[in-house]
Amino acid sequence: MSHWLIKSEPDVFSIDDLAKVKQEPWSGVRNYQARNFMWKEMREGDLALFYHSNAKPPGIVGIAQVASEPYPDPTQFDPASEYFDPKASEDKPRWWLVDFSFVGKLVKPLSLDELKQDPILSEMSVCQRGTRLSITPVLLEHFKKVCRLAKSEKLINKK
DNA sequence: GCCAACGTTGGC
DNA sequence: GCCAACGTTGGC
Repeated sequence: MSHWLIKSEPDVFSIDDLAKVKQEPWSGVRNYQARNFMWKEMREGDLALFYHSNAKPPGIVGIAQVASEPYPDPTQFDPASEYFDPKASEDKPRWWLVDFSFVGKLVKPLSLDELKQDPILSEMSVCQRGTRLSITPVLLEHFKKVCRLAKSEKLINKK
């Protein structure tokens, strides 16, 4: 099992939105590295830290779970979509995604500032300067520590 | 294949 | 709103 961190702007799609809809196709990712993580490396059941970017403050606010196998992002075929890609075809999709389901909100969200001040968690790629990647792998060690600091006991025991 | 120009991300 | 970092595009 792998662990991940996924970024989302709360103005666009927040952890509360995910809680409401229960499950969401992670459409609109247009970065090859992020796509490859979803396409090649994610497996149903993997857990992800849900991170709010462009938020006040930015930080980790919840947990989500990979809830589907990878499949082509339908928005790439839709001329009306802002994510339409004229170079993609149904025969040769360029963009792939997975669904994420809601697992829980953190009792105590962890701001980016707090992450950076932690000697262990500051190793996470989201803390490195200039890291814009919207999907990154997370070490089990880091995932567990986030759960512990965020008082998500259930998540720790679950594993 | 190089690289300048341009666009995007996202913290601050 | 600013701007550093970094990805993509396209002329050559």
